[in-house]
Amino acid sequence: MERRRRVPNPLALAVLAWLLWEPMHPYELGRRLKQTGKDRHIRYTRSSLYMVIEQLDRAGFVTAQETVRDSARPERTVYAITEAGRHEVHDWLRSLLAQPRAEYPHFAVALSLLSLLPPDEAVEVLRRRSAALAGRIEETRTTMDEARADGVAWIFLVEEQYALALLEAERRFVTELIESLKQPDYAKSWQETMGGRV
Amino acid sequence: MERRRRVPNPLALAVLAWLLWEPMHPYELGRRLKQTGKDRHIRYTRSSLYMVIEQLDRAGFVTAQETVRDSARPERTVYAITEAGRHEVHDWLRSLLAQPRAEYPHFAVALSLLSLLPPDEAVEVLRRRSAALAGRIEETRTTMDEARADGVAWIFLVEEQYALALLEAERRFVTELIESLKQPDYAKSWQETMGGRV
DNA sequence: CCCCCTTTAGTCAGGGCTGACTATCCAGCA
DNA sequence: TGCTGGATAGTCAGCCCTGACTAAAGGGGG
Repeated sequence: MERRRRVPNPLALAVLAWLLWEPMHPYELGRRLKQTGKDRHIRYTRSSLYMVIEQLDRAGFVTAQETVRDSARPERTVYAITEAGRHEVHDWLRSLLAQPRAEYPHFAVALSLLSLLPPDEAVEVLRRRSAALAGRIEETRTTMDEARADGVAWIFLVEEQYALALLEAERRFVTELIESLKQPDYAKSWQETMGGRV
Repeated sequence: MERRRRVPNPLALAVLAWLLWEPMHPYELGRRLKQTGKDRHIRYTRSSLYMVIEQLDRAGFVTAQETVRDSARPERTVYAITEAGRHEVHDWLRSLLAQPRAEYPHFAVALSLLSLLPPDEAVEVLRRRSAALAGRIEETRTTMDEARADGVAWIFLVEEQYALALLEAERRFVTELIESLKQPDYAKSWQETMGGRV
């Protein structure tokens, strides 16, 4: 199927995408990532940025173009995307969009162990989650509204829209789950099977 | 807030949970993980299992109980959970359930770069995704039905139910997105802004 | 003119994770 | 008896990633 990428870190895709626009030095890349809020959906730290660029260089997807030293700042290497890099962006993007891949949300692991908690405790923590989710949903909505008010086109907000859809689905799921856990039969059967164990 | 765990890998939580039941050697743990299908929501390989158990040992959450050598097999170390380990399971589980944490689905990254693809190409790959999602949904439903037919209680299928909820939400999102991309205005504005660039 | 805080820019040690490898036992078959 | 394939069980080199650190420039207050 999908051969493994030479530089699998998603941050690399974002870097390549920016370099499609114009050559840049690492710090500038980092700044744009933050500024445009694209770092909200990518695990980004400055150190991993440098690492990833090094990897991209080794893989031949970018090349060091020149080393600028304006006045006295530490020297900054400007990187440009290569032809192989352009190809990689396109190919990677297509494959990410076309094939859903197994991701491993922490919540799923926790759910698979839900039976370890006494029913009332489970209900309590899930209520807290539900409230937190409501907060996230609010935040996301606000971010989107603000962006739209600034004239940002919908296509550049599509990842927020997706995040929102997932958050809302999770919220609905949690609400229903809480209801199921509150049924007296559940408390009863939990007592019977787990009562002494935990 | 949430202090970082001594052994942050979710596989560690699953290991501790099984050891709550009874002491076991690593290979046995791995077998049960696979058998019960719990490995579907955890990144599991044998090597990481050994690594994680080593880490749990260093952290004091498990202890090597005895080294069995039946007949001629390579010796197997049986591990038992400690009091600190019990506490860790409980605390970690509560915190995973109560606090949604930022996860970084690859699809979100790809979506944030969707504007790089010509509209018809975007539609094509998203249609493929939609079909793949339908397949996953089918699979998950079948797994759940089979388990229920075997008499498995709903509480032990709750993580599948969650996976299903997310898959369905994603599918709905993708369907709507395809519709938006098919609007003639989008093709037009894409031509205008990106036309020459890509 | 000195001090201190913030911003800019980058490095690196240390530990985590994975793919690839090793080694033994047993069953079946020729 | 000897060979082969599969299940059992574990190890390890090497890359990847992160948190913590370094360091210089600019700016503003005193």
